[in-house]
Amino acid sequence: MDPLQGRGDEGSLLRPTLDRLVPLGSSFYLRETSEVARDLLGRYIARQADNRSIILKIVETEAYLGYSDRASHAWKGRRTPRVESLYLEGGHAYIYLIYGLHHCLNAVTGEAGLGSAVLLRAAEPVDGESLMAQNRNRQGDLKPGEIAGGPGKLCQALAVDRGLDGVPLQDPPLFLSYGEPVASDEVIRGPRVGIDYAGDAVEWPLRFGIKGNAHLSRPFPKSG
DNA sequence: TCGACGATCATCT
DNA sequence: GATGATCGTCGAG
Repeated sequence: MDPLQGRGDEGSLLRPTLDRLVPLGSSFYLRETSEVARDLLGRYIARQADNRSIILKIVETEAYLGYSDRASHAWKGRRTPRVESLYLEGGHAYIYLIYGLHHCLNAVTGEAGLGSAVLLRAAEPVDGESLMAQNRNRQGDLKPGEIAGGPGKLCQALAVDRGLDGVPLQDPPLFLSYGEPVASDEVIRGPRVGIDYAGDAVEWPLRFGIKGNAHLSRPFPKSG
């Protein structure tokens, strides 16, 4: 099976269910980080907990390149207990707490020790909406983006926290799978969000999104 | 030991 | 558009 193309039958999955999803293999993650970030668009995030399942489609990502990237937690090889899992081999989860309030979910990329990863910023609910709403402490009619339109919201909807830091993303209870391929003319790029401190890296176009998707965390700048 | 800050979000005006 | 919430983490001392 071509890791980039999947089995070719994804389009026939009208209503994807957890047991029918095929996890992305480790070779998917062992590539250049911005490539992985772009290719994660349209893939599914699957979560299993308490015999219930949640599925979302990834619509927005950001690449963090590691050593050379001032916005990365691995800038200059910085190594502390918090970021240990960021240095695992590609295909593992790196989860951290931000602003003392919110969790952020990353997929580690590249070989072990590099410290590069892709932040999952926004996703579109596919299955398990009521459980996600419950996890988010919301009820009633929810607007697009209110469930998982942002990295903190996404983690809350998935019930993901530091307890899952470092787990492999290829098996339940949390994995990424083949999904709905996104054509290149449907991809928009732009500078990353919330890294004003990062010097030159501020402008690097390492944020990727599905053009026009209603579940993006916030608009992309024009020219993108 | 302490001070500053952050890959955010909800709730205001 | 602006602001407060809230606390783990890290570097400085």
